[in-house]
Amino acid sequence: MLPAERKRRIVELVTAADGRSVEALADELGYSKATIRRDLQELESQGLIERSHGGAVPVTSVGHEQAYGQKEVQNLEAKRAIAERAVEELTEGQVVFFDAGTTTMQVAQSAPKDGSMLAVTNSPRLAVELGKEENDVKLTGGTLRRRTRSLVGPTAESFLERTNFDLLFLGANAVDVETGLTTPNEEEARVKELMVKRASRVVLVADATKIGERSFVTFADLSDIDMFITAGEIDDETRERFEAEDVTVVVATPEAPTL
Amino acid sequence: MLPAERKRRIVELVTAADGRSVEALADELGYSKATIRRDLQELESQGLIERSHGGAVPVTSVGHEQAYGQKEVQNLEAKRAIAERAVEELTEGQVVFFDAGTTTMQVAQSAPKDGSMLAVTNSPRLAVELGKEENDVKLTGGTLRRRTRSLVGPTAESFLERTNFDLLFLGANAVDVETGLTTPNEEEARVKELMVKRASRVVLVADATKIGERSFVTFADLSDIDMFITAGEIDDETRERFEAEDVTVVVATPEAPTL
DNA sequence: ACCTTATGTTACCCGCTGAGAGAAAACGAC
DNA sequence: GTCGTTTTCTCTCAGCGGGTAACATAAGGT
Repeated sequence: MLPAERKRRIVELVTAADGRSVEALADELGYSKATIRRDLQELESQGLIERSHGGAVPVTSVGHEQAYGQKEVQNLEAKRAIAERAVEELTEGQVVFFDAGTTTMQVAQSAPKDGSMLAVTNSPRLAVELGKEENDVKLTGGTLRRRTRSLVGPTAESFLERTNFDLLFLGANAVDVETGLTTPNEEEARVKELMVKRASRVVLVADATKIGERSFVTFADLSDIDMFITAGEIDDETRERFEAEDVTVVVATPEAPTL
Repeated sequence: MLPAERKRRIVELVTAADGRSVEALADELGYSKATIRRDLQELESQGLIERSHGGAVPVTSVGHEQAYGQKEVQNLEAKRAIAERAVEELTEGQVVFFDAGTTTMQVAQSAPKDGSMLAVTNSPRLAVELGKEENDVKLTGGTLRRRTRSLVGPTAESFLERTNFDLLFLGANAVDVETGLTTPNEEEARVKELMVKRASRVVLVADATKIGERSFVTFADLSDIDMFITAGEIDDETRERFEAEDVTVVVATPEAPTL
């Protein structure tokens, strides 16, 4: 691969996924970490990306200094591992709903784009990602929430009241065995509640940092979930409580699967 | 093979594949690497390609990452000029609909993001652009058409049947005094028709290359338009016919205003 | 016959890449 | 907060492949 082409792809990968680790880039592009770092250095000086320990993130349009630390980049690794596992749940011809969120974005990136499914989402970003090649994509419509870049409100809700899905990839800010799945925003909770109701099978994707967290509004109980794909350290109590509700718990490992 | 022909094919090969190695070019064209390098040197000095260690890549329109992956925006200068003029039509507190399209994308990029308007669009890409800072953004929802990246179908239509806008920035593939505004796709035409109907004021943005073109389905007549902002050479007949229908015709000039 | 232009060959130079040692940063525990 | 550990970053060096330039050769034009 040509250096210029490699740099272009780095920018693509980093901006599309809200950041990527040096290791992941080295892995995916087949170059050493040293080379990736040199590229990142150059790309940063060109203002195309922003570096942080462990990787790089897209340029933040305004002040919105994110100051990604190592932890955030590690979470990216975890999300990628989750995504790799999650796409195994896809089967030909399904109608699949992708919830808005950074973890589901990773799932969308890993998903095949060969037209084998009908993808539906409430996130414009995921819509653009999912629609890259052959897939059919539908968007719920509605009001764009800035924080999460998801569509909410009456338009989104009325869409979800008249549609049905085979599979749902659901994200969550907070997963707790007592309060269930919670999120800070009421409108968003309402939309998530509807998508859970409308899906035959619900796959929750959330890294372990979300476990034990509680937020404002509950939108689903543990029993609403069919499968929980996570990464990192999951405590035994949580796992048992999920399994008591017949939820399949899968812990994805960030190890590179193919070498 | 003639040298000129070889150079032309090199440019083709390089641009088609997002880059190509010297070795591959030498191989495919049946010349030594030395000759290919000499060609690349010349082609680079002409600005037709960009060299990179081991080969060459297509020219990149100034750092802006967006240029990658998708086809570069044609007539970018004209569209920028149109956009600069178009945003002058915005006033505080309006509900503004942005039609999907490359020209309207430029308008969206030039538009203030200070929360002074409610932006509505049928393009996920424009939604992301418009929602960058403070503005409220709503999306119609619907099925994503791959070619134009716009949302169409029943969901989009039903949204447009119950909403109203103060201002519409409308794009068009083809503008002709006889056939009116036309587009190749029926579903898209239907959506455009509805947005025109729902807007109090319609501003058509289209560079002069669209004038005189005709496409399959008509979605608006000249009389539906309130203002036509264009750039380039507009013939007198077209201008007169528009003005006879009380359309304000504005020709934006691509001169850089600040240097 | 001579010159010009185009192409290939060769030898040397330079830039890219990857590996490793030391410095720096981030994280977790206290 | 501070400390120690771990990970990542920076820097340097060496190897390799591509780039450059000079030269040789061949073809076409004058």
